[in-house]
Amino acid sequence: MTLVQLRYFITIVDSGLNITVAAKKVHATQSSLSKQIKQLEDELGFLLFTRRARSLTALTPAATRVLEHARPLLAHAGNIRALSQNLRRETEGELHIATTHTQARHVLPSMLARLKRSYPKVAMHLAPGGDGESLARLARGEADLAIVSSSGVPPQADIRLPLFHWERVVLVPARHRLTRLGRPLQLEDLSHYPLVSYESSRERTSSLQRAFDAAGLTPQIAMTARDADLIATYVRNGLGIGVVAEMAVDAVGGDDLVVLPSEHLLPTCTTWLLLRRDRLLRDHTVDLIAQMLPGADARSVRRAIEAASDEVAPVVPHWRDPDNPFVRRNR
Amino acid sequence: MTLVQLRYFITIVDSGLNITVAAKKVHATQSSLSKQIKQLEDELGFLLFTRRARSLTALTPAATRVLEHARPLLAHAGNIRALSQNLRRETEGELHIATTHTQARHVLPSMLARLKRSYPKVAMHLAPGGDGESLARLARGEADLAIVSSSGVPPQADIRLPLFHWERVVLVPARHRLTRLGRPLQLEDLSHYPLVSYESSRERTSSLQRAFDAAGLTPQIAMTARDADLIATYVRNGLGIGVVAEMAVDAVGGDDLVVLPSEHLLPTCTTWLLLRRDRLLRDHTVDLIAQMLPGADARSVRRAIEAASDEVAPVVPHWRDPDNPFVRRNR
DNA sequence: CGCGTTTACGTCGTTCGTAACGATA
DNA sequence: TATCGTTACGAACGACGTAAACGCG
Repeated sequence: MTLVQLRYFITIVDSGLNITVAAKKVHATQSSLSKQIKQLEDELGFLLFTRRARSLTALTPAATRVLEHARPLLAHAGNIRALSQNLRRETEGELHIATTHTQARHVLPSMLARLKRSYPKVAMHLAPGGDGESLARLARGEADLAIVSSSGVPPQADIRLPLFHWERVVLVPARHRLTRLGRPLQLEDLSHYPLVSYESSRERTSSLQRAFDAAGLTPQIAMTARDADLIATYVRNGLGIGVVAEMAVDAVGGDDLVVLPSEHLLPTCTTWLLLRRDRLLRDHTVDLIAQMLPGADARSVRRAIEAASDEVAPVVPHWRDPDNPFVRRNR
Repeated sequence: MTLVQLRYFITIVDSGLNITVAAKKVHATQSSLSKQIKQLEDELGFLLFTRRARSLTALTPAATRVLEHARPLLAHAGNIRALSQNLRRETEGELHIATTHTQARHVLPSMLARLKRSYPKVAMHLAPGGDGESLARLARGEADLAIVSSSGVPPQADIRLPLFHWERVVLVPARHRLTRLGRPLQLEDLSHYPLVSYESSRERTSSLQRAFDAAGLTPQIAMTARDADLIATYVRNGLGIGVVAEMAVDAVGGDDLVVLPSEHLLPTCTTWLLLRRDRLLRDHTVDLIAQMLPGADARSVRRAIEAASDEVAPVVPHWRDPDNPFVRRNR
């Protein structure tokens, strides 16, 4: 049993039991992987895969139990390597972030740009997806960190750091009837119009749905999209009125749309930074996190992660546009 | 970085930074270990040991951090091997038990004999020591399980299974004045005589000391020893009166000693079986534990360990001599 | 016949143990 | 001088990639 054999094993599993694609991932030949797996099977005394003819069809029950130990084992090996790279001030590395389009488009750019200036050789990878998908990526170890939003209960993860609060805003065409209400917007007003919002708002448990439910109303979700640009476009074209994150407001620009505050209608959201307890972070990752948490430096971040506490930034700020930090909209 | 290198590294650390003795432990030559460590250091980019001339003097700070990951890493590797051996019904293996002399001499023999009949090829190793020492052995991974006793708070360990309760008894020479009291023994009676008991009773926090303290008395500990045989011998020779575990009574035998109950004077003790959460147990170890817990089978033991609950045997029995299960003394 | 796994084979790199060396107490 | 870590060297083992063989769909 070697670290290489276990890594091959896990890679094959994560490649859908396809040795060929696994071989490409680890930069080796199929032949090597096939042989190493056979050797591992010989040593363990049982088969890891059920094979039909010449293809792998499934994991054996024993293999799944091996997997439960092999994954944390390799995680520790990765931690030792990360430790080594941190100590030797290695400037190369990778950073995989799982997050939503909203964060990737409106929150992360300036932070990642700063990170890239500090660590030019670090390859950064953004994996867009829904909140649940991002959590799953983190859990599978495909991402080093996940950034997701929620209102109410915080998402489930080893380490949760609240980054900021934010509100949703309503987007209506200029000269829309709702711009001339002469009073604060009410949920009932919204219920009379088709809505264009994020995909997540389709879920029964979304905070938008729940807010309407609580008021005894039913929203008409006319269309959903992943990003505010698309939503704004469809609002312009008269498909309905938009509900987007305030972070996206400056990107939807133009005089033909009007932004109406809605924090009195929909619950405040919190954006969380999520980490795995079992992963040792590279210095560049810690620096990125310190940038995201105002008033935190690398040391306090490491301390907070060790303690697994949320107390890096005891008071969670509201969202501010890092490019226009003195402008405070929609309040 | 290989599993072998990490194992060599850990073995050297656990051998007091002596490569030569570490080499013997892993059945290899000093040369190999020295080379492998150097290679590991090259790959990590920093030294693991500080060297003075030609000897290892200390771990570097970085090495201690590597150690924190290397130990659980190798634990997982060991678990995979244990899994393999369980599945292939491997009958060979080792079993390291850290416990006190009392348990090893009076409680374990019949159980280990039964285990040996079921698994003749398993090599069993008893590491005698005080309760604290046994806990340390378990924590360092030198023992697969520890068996220790305490009254009051249970000992600190990942998994705690209470095995049985037991009382202490007082050992006096036949025709001793205390045998003719005509009333139950009191602590004050004991305080008038020099006591011969276990080494642990010397500690301020021992339950014997605390019982005397609570009564406003001070015991005269005349002599301590590790086992009841020795204690009985010294009692016979008039050095004092003995305080021993009831499990040892049948071994101190002879008409020249009288056993006086003392459960109304000293608190009841509980014997605990302690396990590490991160170690996967071999089948023979589970079988041994199942034997120790009356009414538990291997499956229920595994389930209890998974759940880390003490609920294998909801009601903890009092000690019974497995060779004379129907005799109930001192009650 | 393409796809994917397994097997065969020659080459290369690595690890092993023996043994000599250097340095210390 | 005994002990302990490092270095040198030859032998053996093992892993790698190329390439051919094999079974399905």
